Amino acid sequence: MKDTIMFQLRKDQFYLTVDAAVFTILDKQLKLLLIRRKYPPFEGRYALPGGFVRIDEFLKQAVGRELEEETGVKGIFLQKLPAFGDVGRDPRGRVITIPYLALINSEEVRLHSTGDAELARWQPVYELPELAFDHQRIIDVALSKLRDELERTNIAADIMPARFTLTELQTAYEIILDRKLDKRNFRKRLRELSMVKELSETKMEGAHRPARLYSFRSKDHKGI
Amino acid sequence: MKDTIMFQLRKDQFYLTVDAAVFTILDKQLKLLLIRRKYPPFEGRYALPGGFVRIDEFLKQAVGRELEEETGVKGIFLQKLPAFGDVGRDPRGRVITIPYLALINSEEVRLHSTGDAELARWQPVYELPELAFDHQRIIDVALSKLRDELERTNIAADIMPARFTLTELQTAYEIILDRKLDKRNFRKRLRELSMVKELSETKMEGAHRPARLYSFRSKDHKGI
DNA sequence: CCAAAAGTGTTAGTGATACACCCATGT
DNA sequence: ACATGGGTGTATCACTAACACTTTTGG
Repeated sequence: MKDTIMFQLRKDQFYLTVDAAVFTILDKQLKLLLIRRKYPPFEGRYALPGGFVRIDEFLKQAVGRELEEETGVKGIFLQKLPAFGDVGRDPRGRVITIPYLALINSEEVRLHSTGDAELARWQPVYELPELAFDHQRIIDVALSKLRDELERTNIAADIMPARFTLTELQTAYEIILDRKLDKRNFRKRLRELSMVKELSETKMEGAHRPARLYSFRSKDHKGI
Repeated sequence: MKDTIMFQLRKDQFYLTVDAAVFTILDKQLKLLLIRRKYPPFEGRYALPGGFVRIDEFLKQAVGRELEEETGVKGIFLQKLPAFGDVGRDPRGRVITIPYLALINSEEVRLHSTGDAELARWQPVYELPELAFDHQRIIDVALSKLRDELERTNIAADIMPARFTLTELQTAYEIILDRKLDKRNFRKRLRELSMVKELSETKMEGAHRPARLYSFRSKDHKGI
């Protein structure tokens, strides 16, 4: 079981972990995937999902694997963040972590909270409990990277369902950036960047004009 | 001697290195500090200066130490870049490197090329030989980060002498960005950002009007 | 007085922001 | 017919880019 390695680390060598800062939007809030630690150190505290990289494993593979173990989701875009490697950041030994940023559409996830697995939960980003290790700092970096990417790339594709209305997309932007956007300017910009394509279907729901559905032209992560 | 550790690495553990992509301007060219490897692997090839992190050493300390060993310079600003950790990037074992970006004024450096030390040289960035490891990729990342920072921060302070003319500063920008800039726009922008302060002295040299000298207001690295 | 680099403002264009009304539907 | 969210264009402002001549010195 994967935590075995964690009980006793040698003091004379480096260990490498990956952590994933996975954001989603749920209940109109920006949320972050956290797991509750079942073992020391920081037993009982919340932490980013992640774990030790295997000696013959690529970093991205390792995050992908950890993430799949926690969420059942694979194949999502992962963006490398600067390493955290201060002496003392892990009381067990010298552990360097490579954090990754990811976005995910919460509809596509079933969190595993069965049996022995650590309890995984979506936590509102602005109401985080005290976290294990230096994970709060990692999250700060991840969030500002996320906002940065959101304005420069099509990363939003990862957080949206396959088909969505422009209002839904704008709401996602607003939730992530934590500020209101102008509807006409938002749509004009989308047109100029031609990031999304109009579908023929509409979404009929509620007592009002049906909304046109759109999809991203490409889910490949790319700049504007 | 520092290479001792490198001869035989264990295959079942991680090793951590830091590498420094140190840029300077010399002979009107953007140059990069490279060392020639005296030992395998990649014996005889050029590589970024760097080395193994000690188990109780902070990453930044480690780069600082390596850099001081190579160049005699300390206390310069170092910016962390994304880690490189692919399996197989070092034939000796699983070595993860944290690269750092730095700029330095070549006037302040005396390269050590004495005795046992590896030969350190300034190499023009656009005419690099084939490099060891994945260092060419690291350099590509470092260079684009450098250009990015140059337009958003006062990082240029690190590459300039204490006192300089605005033409010299503009030339440095042009060399790094590899494109011409407009003199009046450049100066207007400097004024708006108030990044530099005017000194009372002038630089009298050559058969033309003397140029006013300037210095950076702060060498602290900060955004605009 | 000529050569050489220093120094200095204005205009046009482009992108960002602010803003208000009509439309299609369900009840 | 009214309530609800969907959908659309224009005017202003701010920032960026383009551009040419005068100044001061040494030779």
